[in-house]
Amino acid sequence: MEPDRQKFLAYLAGQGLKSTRQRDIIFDAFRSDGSHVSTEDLYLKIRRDHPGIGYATVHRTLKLFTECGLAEERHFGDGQVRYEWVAGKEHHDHLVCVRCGAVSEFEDEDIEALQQRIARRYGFTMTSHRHELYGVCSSCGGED
Amino acid sequence: MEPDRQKFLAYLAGQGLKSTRQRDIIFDAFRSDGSHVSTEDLYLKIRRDHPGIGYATVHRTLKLFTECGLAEERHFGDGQVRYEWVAGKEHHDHLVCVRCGAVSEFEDEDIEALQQRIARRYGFTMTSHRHELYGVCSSCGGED
DNA sequence: TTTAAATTGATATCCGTTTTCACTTTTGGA
DNA sequence: TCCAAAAGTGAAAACGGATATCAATTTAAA
Ligand SMILES: [Mn+2]
Ligand SMILES: [Mn+2]
Ligand SMILES: [Zn+2]
Ligand SMILES: [Zn+2]
Repeated sequence: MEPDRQKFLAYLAGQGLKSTRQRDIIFDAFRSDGSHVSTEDLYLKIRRDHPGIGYATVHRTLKLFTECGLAEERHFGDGQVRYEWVAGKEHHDHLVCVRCGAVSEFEDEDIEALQQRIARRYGFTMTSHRHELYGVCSSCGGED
Repeated sequence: MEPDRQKFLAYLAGQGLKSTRQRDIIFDAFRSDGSHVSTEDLYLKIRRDHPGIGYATVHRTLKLFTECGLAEERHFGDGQVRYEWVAGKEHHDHLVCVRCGAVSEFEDEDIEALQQRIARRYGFTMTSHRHELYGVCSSCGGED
């Protein structure tokens, strides 16, 4: 079995939670399209093939993915939480197009190191960070 | 007259808006304590001396300050918008203590330059960015 | 199979933000 | 100074995404 699914099932078992048909469906749907989707996004996508699955269940299941480390929440300032499948991905930060909403990813170890140095200078034990660049992407015409 | 107030009055005039007693009061209160306050924070503070001023007016006036560039919105992930008086301050980013909520400020021109380089590499016209370090501040005991 | 515990999905509730609207205030011209 | 048009105010309602509720259903261990 794939290690991601394994991890999810292990988390459920460890918490005394149950494996269900809905959770399997949501797992598959999210894993195959887990790039910065909102609960609404994923709910609407799933509903096409599985009309019975409720919004609340999608919401709760995304929280479960987050709790067990398979997913992370993203907040890009448009007032809704987005979720990203992070299993097997390196840490990265984001560029967000303010015109079309496209999200790109970047990683820069120099910045990461500088951040750590700043935290240390402030006697700060850094547990996480958020770094987002907002602007106009190339296909939205950064030239005009 | 102070240039900040001047700027505000000029903005109002330019937009066909009016100068009011309430806006003056909110201007003074916010300018003298405009460090990452929520609308609620400022409303409660103002209400002590001016019980007649409504939450909606505080909200609308903070938006005006933001529109004219005297203030900026901050989103530190606790679900409420905070406002900061930025007139006369240099650009900076933030360290946020996840335990006590304290906010410190930092600026690092190396990071700023690296950011610009990344944006350029992606053909991205960067208009703003958000960079926050989350963790435990020194007085909350990063040692335990 | 039995049964206790967890899950589900429709719906209600929460809570910060924003809008509404009847009344008041500002402001520029008469 | 007075007037009228336009904007502002504050209490309350509406909004919207996230979360909680609860009766019915499903899971899984015995
Ligand atoms: Mn990402
Ligand atoms: Mn600041
Ligand atoms: Zn774009
Ligand atoms: Zn602290």
